[in-house]
Amino acid sequence: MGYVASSGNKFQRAQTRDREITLPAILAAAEIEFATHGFTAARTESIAARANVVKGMIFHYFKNKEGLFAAVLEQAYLPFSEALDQSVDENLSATDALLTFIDRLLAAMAEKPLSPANFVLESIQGRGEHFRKLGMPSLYSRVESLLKRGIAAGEFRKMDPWHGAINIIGLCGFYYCAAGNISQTDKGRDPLNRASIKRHAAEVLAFVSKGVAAKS
Amino acid sequence: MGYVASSGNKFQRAQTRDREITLPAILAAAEIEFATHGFTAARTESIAARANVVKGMIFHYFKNKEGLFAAVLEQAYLPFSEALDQSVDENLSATDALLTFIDRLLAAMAEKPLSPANFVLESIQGRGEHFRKLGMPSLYSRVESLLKRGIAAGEFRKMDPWHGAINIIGLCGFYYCAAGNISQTDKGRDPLNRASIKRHAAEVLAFVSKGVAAKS
DNA sequence: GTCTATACGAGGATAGAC
DNA sequence: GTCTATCCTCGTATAGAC
Repeated sequence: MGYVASSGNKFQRAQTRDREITLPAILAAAEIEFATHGFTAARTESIAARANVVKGMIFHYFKNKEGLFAAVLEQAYLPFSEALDQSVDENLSATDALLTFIDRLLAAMAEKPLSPANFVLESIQGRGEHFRKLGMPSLYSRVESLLKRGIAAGEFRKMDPWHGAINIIGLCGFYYCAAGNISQTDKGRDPLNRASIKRHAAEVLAFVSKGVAAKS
Repeated sequence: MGYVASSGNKFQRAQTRDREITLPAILAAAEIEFATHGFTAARTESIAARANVVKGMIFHYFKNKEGLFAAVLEQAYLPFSEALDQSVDENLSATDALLTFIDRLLAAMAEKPLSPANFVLESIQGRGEHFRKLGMPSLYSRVESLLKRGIAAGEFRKMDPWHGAINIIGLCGFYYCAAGNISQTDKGRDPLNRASIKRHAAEVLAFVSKGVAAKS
C-alpha cells in the first residue's frame, strides 16, 4: 500500500482507496494466517497487519471472519479444480490419466504451497460445509474411479480403490503440511524451495507408479 | 465421575477426590479437543466439560493449558517411540526392517487414532519445541537411514531417501487426519472402525513394499 | 474507502471457601 | 481435591468521523 508522511511526526497509511490492491492483499495475508493457525486461532488483527491495512477493511470487504475464510478456501481450491477437470475426460489409459492427474495436482500445490495445509486443517477441524461447497469430495472419488478403471483393465494391481485414492492424495499433500517442521530434521534443507518441491513431485510420481502397477 | 444428589433440587459432581480418575479423564478429553481444534483453538472449558470435571482442575493438575498440551503430546508419542525403537536394532534385511517399522507405526496409530492429527497440527502450527523434546525428528531420520541402507544393498530402487521417509510416514498418518472429512465422500463407510483401519494398514504396507522395491 | 475508537463476549487463569 | 466466583486480557465486530 505504501506510506506517505502525514502532518504529524509519524507515518500513516496512504488512503489509496483501491479495491484492486486492498482486497487481494487481505486474501494473500489471510491465506498465510489461516494455513498456519486454522480458522479459530487465526487473528484478523494479524491478517490486517500483514496485508498492511486496517482491521476494519476485512469486515468491510468480507463481512466477517467466516466470509474471509470461505474466500480463501475458494481461491485455494480453484487451481486444483481447474487442473483436475481436464485429466479425466481425455482418452488416456488409466495409468496415464492417473499420472497426469497427479502431475497437475502437484503443480497446483507447488503454485499454492499453503493450500494443502488449509485443506488438511479444514479437514481435521471438521468444518465440512466448505468442502462440499468447493466440491472437494469429488477429488477423492475421481481418483477412486480412475483406480477402479485401471484395476478392471489390468493396469493396476488389486487394491481397495477407496484407500488407494486417499493414499495418493495424501502422498501429494502431506509433504506441504509437514514441511515447516520437517525442516528441523535436516537443517541444511529447505523443503519449500524450488528444487525440493520439484524433487517431491518426481518422488511421488515414481512412488505411485511403482506402487499401483500390476506387474510385480 | 458419577453424580450424587445434592441437598438442592439439582445434581452436583461427586467429590471423589481421586487423582487416579480425574487426571487421566482430563488427558483423554484434552487429546480429543486438541486433535480436533489445535492448541490455540482448543477450549479448556470444553475439555473440562468432556472430562466431567471443573475447569479449575486442569490448572490444578497441569498448571496451564500449555502444560496440558505437552502432557497430551508426550502421552501420544510414547507408543510410537516404544514401537519403533525395536525395529532398527534387529538383524533384519532393510525390507523387513522397514515393513516391521511401518507395521508397528500403524499399530500404534490404530491404538491412538487421534495422535496423527495432533502431530500434524503441531507440525503445521510450527510449535516445534515439543517435537524436539519428544524426539519426533528421529522418526524421519530413522526411516531415512533405513531407506539408505536398502538402496545401498540393492533391495530398494534408487530414490531420495529423505523424501521417501516423509512419503512413507505421510502415507501412514494422513489417513487419520483426513478421516473425519473423508467420511463425507462415502456416507456408508466409517474410516475409523476396526475393519477400515485394518484395511488401511494392509493397503499402506502393500503400497510401500511395491513402491520402494528395486525390481520393476 | 479508509481511519479511530469502542462495545461486548469469550476464554485463560486465580482466589479462596469447603 | 473439588467447587464457585471473579479478574483481566484478547479478539471479533460495529459506529461513525473524514
